[in-house]
Amino acid sequence: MKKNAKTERILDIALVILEKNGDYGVTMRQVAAQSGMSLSNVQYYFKNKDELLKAMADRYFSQCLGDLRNMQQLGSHDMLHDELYMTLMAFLNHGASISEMCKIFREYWAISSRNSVIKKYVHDYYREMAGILMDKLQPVAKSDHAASDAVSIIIPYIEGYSITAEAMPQTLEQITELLTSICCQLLNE
Amino acid sequence: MKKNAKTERILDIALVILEKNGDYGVTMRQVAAQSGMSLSNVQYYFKNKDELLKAMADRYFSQCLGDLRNMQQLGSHDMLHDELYMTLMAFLNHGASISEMCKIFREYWAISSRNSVIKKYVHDYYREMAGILMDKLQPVAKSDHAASDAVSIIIPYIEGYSITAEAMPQTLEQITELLTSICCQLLNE
DNA sequence: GCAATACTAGGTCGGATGACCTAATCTATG
DNA sequence: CATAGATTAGGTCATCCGACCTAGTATTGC
Repeated sequence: MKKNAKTERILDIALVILEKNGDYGVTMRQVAAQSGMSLSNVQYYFKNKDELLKAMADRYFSQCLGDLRNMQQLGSHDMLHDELYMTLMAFLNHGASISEMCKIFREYWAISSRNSVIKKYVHDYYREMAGILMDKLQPVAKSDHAASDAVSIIIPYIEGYSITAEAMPQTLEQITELLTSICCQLLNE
Repeated sequence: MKKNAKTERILDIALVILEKNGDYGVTMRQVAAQSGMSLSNVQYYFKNKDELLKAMADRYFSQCLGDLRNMQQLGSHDMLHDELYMTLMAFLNHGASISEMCKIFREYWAISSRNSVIKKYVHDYYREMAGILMDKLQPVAKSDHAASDAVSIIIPYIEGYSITAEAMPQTLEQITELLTSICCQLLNE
């Protein structure tokens, strides 16, 4: 459908603006201008700004979770350390080079303090992320509890590292190695 | 000085507004209204909004670092686990009960993506925080490298936990115990 | 072919904002 | 007491925003 395509385009552009200018920078007029549409046209697809913000969050979080699900499975036990190292490196690297994803999440964290709908989206996102990661780790964990421990360490750490990376005393490689060995140990308990 | 007192009052109120409404919610008029001053009066103390935002960040971060420095020293080696547990619990609890501090930092993380002055304030804050924590840990660490490892784990984890706490599969107590034992082990290497 | 629906363009309105300007009052100091 | 600088009040201006309204134009289903 044409409608769907335009809706997607609006969301794409709105997310770029969110990344650059924050949520107050996302105005119906800005979105219209940068998509080459008239204001009323954008308003046709999204009745008001709140709906636009919700649709943006919905789409963005779904997309991120999809990417996460498509990540490779962790395989055999003997290669665990190396596989985990690669995976964690990929996660941490997002934050080290302040990525587009990183900036958008910073905006949503801030918005979630003052918007309960967005707060729920964020909460559900991390809960879902925990579930997905749990599924990836269980095959290589000695117990469910071990996998749960690892998840509880990995997720907060990754998010926090995306904020503090540049100020840490160690390199990305050192930290990845550190986190990897901690996780390996947790998984073997 | 009277000038100083008013400046402080403006900053106090501006920070409350920042916490509630985000950076775009901090308007010169809002600050004026909520401090019972006229707009031009606020503008007398802060020439423009940018100066106000910078002064707010400067003061807030200094205050947080001061609080951190005044934290109790970690003492003897044999009580390390329990002392660390108490300290980490205090840190993590901030995030578990989304505190005022927590909300303000979320705003600054977002602002730092689009404002290089604020970005530098945030970076310097975490660097300083790492230094302070390093000083606290060195007396109970087997080596400088061990202390550095612990710092590199603790700081990102605390910040990330303040975002993801509610969605984690484990309780605050379980996670504190987990992080404590990880740190104890790192410090003894 | 016709009617209902999807889409697009343009305009208006009240409200808020940052920056700026002027004038009045207070205060400290010589 | 007089004067310069600190402080306060009030007003104006251009700009932007979200919401709303109306009137056209395609498109689709009957």
